[in-house]
Amino acid sequence: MAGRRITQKEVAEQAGVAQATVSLVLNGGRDKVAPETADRIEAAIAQLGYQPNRFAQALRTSRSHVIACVVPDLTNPFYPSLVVAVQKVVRNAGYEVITIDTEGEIANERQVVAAALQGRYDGVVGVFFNLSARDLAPLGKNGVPVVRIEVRRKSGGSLPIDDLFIDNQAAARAVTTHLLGIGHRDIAMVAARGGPQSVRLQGYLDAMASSHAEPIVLEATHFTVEAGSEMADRIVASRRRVTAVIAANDLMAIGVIKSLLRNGLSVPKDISVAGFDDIMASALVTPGLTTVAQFQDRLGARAAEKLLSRLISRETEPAQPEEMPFELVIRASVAPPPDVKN
Amino acid sequence: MAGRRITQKEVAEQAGVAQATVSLVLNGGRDKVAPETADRIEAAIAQLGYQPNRFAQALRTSRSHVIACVVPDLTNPFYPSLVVAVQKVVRNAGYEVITIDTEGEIANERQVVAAALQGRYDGVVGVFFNLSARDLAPLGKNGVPVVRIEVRRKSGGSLPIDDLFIDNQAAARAVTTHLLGIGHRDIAMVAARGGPQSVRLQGYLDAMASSHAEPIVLEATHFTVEAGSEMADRIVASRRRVTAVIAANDLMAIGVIKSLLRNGLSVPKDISVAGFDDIMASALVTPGLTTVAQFQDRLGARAAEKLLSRLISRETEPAQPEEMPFELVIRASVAPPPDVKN
DNA sequence: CTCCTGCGTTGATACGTATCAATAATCAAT
DNA sequence: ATTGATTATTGATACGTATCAACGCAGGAG
Repeated sequence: MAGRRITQKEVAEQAGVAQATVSLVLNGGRDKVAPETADRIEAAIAQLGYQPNRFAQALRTSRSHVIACVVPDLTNPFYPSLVVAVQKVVRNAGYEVITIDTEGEIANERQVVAAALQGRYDGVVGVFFNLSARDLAPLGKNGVPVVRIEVRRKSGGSLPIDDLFIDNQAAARAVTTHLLGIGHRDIAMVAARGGPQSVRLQGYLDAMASSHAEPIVLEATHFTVEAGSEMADRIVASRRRVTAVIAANDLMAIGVIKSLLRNGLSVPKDISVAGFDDIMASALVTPGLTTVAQFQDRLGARAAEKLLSRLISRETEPAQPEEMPFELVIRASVAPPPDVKN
Repeated sequence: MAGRRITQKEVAEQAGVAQATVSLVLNGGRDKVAPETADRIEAAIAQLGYQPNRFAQALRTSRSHVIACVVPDLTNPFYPSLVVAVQKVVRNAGYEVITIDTEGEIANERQVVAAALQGRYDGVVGVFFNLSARDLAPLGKNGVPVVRIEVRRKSGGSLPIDDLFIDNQAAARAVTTHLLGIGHRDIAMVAARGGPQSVRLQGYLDAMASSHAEPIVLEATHFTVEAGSEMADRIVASRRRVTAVIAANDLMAIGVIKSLLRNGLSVPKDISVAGFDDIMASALVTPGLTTVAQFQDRLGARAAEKLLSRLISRETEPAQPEEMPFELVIRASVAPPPDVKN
């Protein structure tokens, strides 16, 4: 009962003025209106505790003040920090965030696009595993800005799709080169389909080729700890000589470590292990996991800023891909290979 | 350009009927309308690809089809699984979820209540650290159902506030009793203010008292890994005899382990460590962390179900607190104390 | 043949806002 | 003193939907 909503009409009555004038004042037309009238209206607003009705606004302006934040897997610790960063930036600008976990499924990604085309979201930011620039094009055409977080340099074409990317190929080269540099030659890569994994695989292959080392690639079906363990089991069972394993992300890398330890091997004395993402758990496992930090918080914040500036300026200029830094984080899971050590 | 929205009016024209009739068909009044008319309308809907405008619906019905999911810290791995579970359940019923990270701040929790009172959310589910049933009462009065996830049995009073709780006091007793059972007497608890921590502390105190063991309590300011490490440092520095440490959550427990290892102690040989929550990292650290699983996914799913049934039935009956199970998960971080062992 | 009943359909309206065209008021210029 | 230009305010309208009162029409009872 207590919560009767106050409308502009009531504010107008209280201030002895027309509803249209209240609207004028609220929409920044403060200079279009006589100062004393504005004061009276603002007093009434404060007194009555008026709050605009978002749905009426949305209906009238076709702007929802909601943005969609799309991630493939919220339970992968990489993404929550990204989401939180986006929310923090965007909240101050009066936008709400709907977080959508697509589970990496193309159908769910499509659903986001459809909802955005219905006008449910003013903007979209996030990671699309399956959808290409072409699939997102309708959004750009209909004035819904999109900021994609990508795993390699990509051109959004002539559409208002901003790309923010981390050069994962270079990151993978850096990891591989580091291992090669301390003497490893028999380096295996545990990869997986989709997402950044294939790009990382490419970087690994590049680096191996540069050093004329023979690549060893194992392809998992998921990005999970379990998948990593399974691949490591396979490596051990193959009895092939391997002195280092690079996993396509930290979850898998941790799985690899678990498996190796279970098999009686020492990490890093017998085998070194490295991953990607620098999720929190990576600093906590024993041994600490060598990995590539991607600074999810900065990434999310920057993405949100780019989206906001599009939303405010209504600009529809062609996109400009922007690169974000990565950083090799050396921890205890990597050491020179046994033979060199002795 | 392509994305012109289709309205009921256009569907009506296509079907040679009035807009009101289209609305009738869509709102389940299928039996209020001649079958052939309904068919014609549904054909038109399909052909034109009509999708209702949520904002117009919301304005008209004052139901937003959005629910708020409130958590204190999305980067604490405990919560994403909860959120994901909520989303999955609720999505099928045609609701969207706005996830709100309150950072444990009372101001942010209040903001959620205010937004809900504005009609922005049809329901609220989540974890409130600071707000009491009284603070949430206005929601109940205004027909916004609330499902609280609580850390102990609580009565929502006569309000339509459903409580879902895990008896954390019993959980803490279970952990403490387990440690006592294998011979520990000098058990310290690393607690913190707010949230479930104080309840867990109480359970620990209960169990210690039952065994006439003297409690040792350290209070941290945050729930993080760093806070845990700091407290463990303090224990080591105090040179007080401690054979086991219970931390108020897994993040802190992991911090404790890290610190102990850094200080040259062995876990669990010198000191056992236990935590709460069973986050993913707990299974991954070395040694594996003994903890209390709370089954976040089931918790989230159940909470969402309760909320949905309130939303559908529009029922406003008094609430019924419902208990959810916990389970002690024994891992390698706990062993009998040194003296007993020898 | 008239009157009533019930069914299927529709016109009108309101939700709360933003915006545009129009009015009223003020003042400078002729 | 009349006109024109400028400013401040307002009435009217539309956004897309749900809902309610009203309407037309068929068929059965009288």
